[in-house]
Amino acid sequence: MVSDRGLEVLRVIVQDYVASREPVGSKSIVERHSFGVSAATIRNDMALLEDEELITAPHTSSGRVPTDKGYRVFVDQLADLRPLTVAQRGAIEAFLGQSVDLDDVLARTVRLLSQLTHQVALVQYPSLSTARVRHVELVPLAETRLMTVFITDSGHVEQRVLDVASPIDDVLIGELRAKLNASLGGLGLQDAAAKLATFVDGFAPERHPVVQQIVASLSEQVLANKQDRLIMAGTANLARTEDDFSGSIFPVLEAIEEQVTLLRLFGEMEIQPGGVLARIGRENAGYGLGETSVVTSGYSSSGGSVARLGVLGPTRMDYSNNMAAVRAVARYLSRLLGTE
Amino acid sequence: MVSDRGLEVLRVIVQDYVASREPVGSKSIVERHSFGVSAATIRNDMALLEDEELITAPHTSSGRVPTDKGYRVFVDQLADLRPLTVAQRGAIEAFLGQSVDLDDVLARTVRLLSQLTHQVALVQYPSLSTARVRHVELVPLAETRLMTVFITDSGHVEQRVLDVASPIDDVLIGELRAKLNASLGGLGLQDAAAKLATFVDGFAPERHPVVQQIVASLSEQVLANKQDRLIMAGTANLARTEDDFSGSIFPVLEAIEEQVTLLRLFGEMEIQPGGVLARIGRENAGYGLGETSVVTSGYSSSGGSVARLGVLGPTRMDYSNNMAAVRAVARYLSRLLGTE
DNA sequence: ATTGGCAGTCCACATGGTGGAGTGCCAATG
DNA sequence: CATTGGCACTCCACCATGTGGACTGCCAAT
Repeated sequence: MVSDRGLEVLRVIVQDYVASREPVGSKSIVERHSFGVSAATIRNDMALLEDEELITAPHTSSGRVPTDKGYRVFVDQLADLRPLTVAQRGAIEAFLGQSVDLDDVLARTVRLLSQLTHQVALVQYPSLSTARVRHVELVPLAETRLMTVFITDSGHVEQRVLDVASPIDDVLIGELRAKLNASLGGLGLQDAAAKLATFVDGFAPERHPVVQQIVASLSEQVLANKQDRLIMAGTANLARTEDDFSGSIFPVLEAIEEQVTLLRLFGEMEIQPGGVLARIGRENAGYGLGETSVVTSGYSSSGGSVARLGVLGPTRMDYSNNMAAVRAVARYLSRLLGTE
Repeated sequence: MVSDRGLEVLRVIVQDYVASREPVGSKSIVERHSFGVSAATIRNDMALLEDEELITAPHTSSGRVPTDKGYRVFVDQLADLRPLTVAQRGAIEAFLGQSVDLDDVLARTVRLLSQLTHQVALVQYPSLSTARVRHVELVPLAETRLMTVFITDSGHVEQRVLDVASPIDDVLIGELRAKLNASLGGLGLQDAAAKLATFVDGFAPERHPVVQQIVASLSEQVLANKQDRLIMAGTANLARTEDDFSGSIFPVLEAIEEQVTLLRLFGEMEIQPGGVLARIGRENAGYGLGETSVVTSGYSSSGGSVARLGVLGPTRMDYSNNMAAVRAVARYLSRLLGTE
């Protein structure tokens, strides 16, 4: 069984290895940390840690490196998430406080996160599954061309341009706009889509085709809306940490570009409000990301909807710092979006 | 002076080197191509090419590699831009034809381009400098909250949410909307901004503060609009071509993320309608991109405005293919956006 | 349980040797 | 005078070998 000191040893191995990128040996441990015991004792502890598969030795006679399991124990039991410094908090507020738009907030957030962690940062757009329709707007652009704008109470805006078969006049537009807002306002998205299906009934028969066309487009727009999007920043950090990826960073860059993969990965991570979660190394192997870790947290926006944000990097990353940063940013973002 | 055959030699050196990634020697040239002369003759030609600094030898006794200047001559005089295959053209049409939205068109374009060239693809949003106001829409969201939507004839849409100091009623909204559209419709952006400055005059004095606030925000929105944006795809290709960058791909990834750099670079490349342009290697040194080349072309959108699109990759790239692809995509995009 | 000592392992690095690809030069050739 | 075969030379890429050093594992002593 691994002793308390054994866990301490694991902690310093993780810390030193993350910092130095080199396998850490018993001697360097007693030199750099004051355990009050000899190197031989540390060696005994290390042998136990190796039995538990928490650390491993790349070669017969080299120092030890944490295994994925070792990182897991470190993250779950040993990492101390000390809050950010006052200066850092100040920077967050100053930086995010300026933003005016939802898009802007998220764009700033993701850049901030990548700077705080020196990793690739990811922010998911607020899920619209709990969002409600706030307003629908129809804007005539030309005789047979129309723009539909669709706004949710979470601040999300989606617009689309539509060519209709027959000319539409302002009266019809006005009528449509009024009816749409009256019947959809405040509804959840699925409900709104359902209601749209029978919407055409309230109009004069000769209007049916054009109304139907508009309604169908709007309905599609409402549902498509539920697809989540991801924004990211700091991909250059991948080049910096390149040596931590055995082969090439190609699969990582690929997964990043293929947002679907990351969204699915995000989706698998259960949301702990206020908490921060890490998926480590091979836990992501299914996505071709067996050498990367993902640290995420949930944040909530005014609609009550919850989305995720986080960072992605090599398994050998500074979990303490990154988890603290992710947690702080998520909290601040929730506060910012919640009061809106 | 370099003979015609000498130029042919340069051509095959560029082609073979790009294909094989290895310095090409006189012997392999006579083996792979039918020059009808001996290796010694090729060697003489190569000596001349080296005098002209079109090729260089990494080591005393190794094959030759094109210099930046060599690539330049290749691009200007030797590359044959054979049109894309019918299948490729078909793919372009099929892929881009589906899109419905300006954003969608550009997103598809950039992905397409990265797939055709296996490089990082870049598409600049259509410049709004020549765009005109098509419609302004005001959407009340709450008593003191309002969304302004701003649409140009190039299909660009910009929205912003605004908190106003005092409550606004539908009557005022209606009046504002009508007046805004009446006076701004069809105007260029600068003109619109200028007109907005004196817009408040037409309203009752007690309305001035709130109108002023809305107008100021709108004006800001109109001008901010002129900032160009860039979208990109295929960054994973950088990892694939990583070995072509001496040090790290870090500065490249960095420049890509720092869109400003690329926009400035784009801006320096003169636009030749229908033509395709290459900036090669050290010509981009000023941007920390001394080992990368950029191939661009201009495309025009309905507003008559012109923007750029292109690809970015290592100096050692397949210029023939990439220039042909960029040209074809640019032409198709112009056609697609022009008829809209 | 902890410790110092010690043999053993294995890597990282340097050294040295060899084959081969390629060049430059030159004299010979049509 | 361009072209050519031949030849000496250069230099890299590759392999083998050797050595120092950093660790470990084990054991007997405390």
